[in-house]
Amino acid sequence: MKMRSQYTCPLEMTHDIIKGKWKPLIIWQLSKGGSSLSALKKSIRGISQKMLVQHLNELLECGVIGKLTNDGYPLKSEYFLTERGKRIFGAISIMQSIGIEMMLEDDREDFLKEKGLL
Amino acid sequence: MKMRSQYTCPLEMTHDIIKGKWKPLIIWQLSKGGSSLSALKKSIRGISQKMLVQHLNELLECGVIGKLTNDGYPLKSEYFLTERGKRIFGAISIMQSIGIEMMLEDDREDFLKEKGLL
DNA sequence: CAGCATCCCCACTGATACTG
DNA sequence: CAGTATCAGTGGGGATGCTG
Repeated sequence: MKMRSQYTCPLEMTHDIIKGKWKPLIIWQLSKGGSSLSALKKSIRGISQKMLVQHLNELLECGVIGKLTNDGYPLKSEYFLTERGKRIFGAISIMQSIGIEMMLEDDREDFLKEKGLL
Repeated sequence: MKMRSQYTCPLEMTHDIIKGKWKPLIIWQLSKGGSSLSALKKSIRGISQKMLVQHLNELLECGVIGKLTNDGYPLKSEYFLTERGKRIFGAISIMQSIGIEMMLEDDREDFLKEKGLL
């Protein structure tokens, strides 16, 4: 993942961390509790395993998530949010509520347009 | 700008809107008050005029910012945050504070490493 | 001052197949 | 189950120059 070599503003750092297409969803899922790779894959519709693993590794590098591995059989791994990750989830959570508001507004606009009122 | 054709989660909508490299910074600047193109260009270090105009247009399309134009001379335009934009600024603002915390933590780590304590 | 038109590169994404 | 390897498409980002 390409990060800026230097930051003009702290804001850019947070933005770089969550800018991947699937990162907010991964963080969202992990906020519900630790999860295995396969469980995450099932819960995030449309993500390929490669992209999931790649984004997980990037989040690991940034200290947003942590990982526990059981080397024996059955193979088992668990990803979870770190404290930093939980703080970032605060921002993600707000993005979620803004998204909900926007969808409601857009639906309302569509409804009015349908009725020829807009 | 490439948006998802459909959203599994409202979160993705907000994420798509602010995912551009310069969008958080533009919103950050506009939160201080309406601004002209050239003023924005000056206040955002490293942005090219093309990228600035492009991102502004995308934000206009999403209803995050608005624009006032004066066609006469001297040429003058003013961009500003809409209500939706102000709500999104709420999320941006949190990203900023998280960024500050992360930079402080990282600096602290670097400091400890320098001293051979980590 | 405000903004468009071109050309180019590479990072992000993704499909698919393989390994321990 | 939990990954790695390979190959390919595309669009986001940037440099530069032109227009009203």
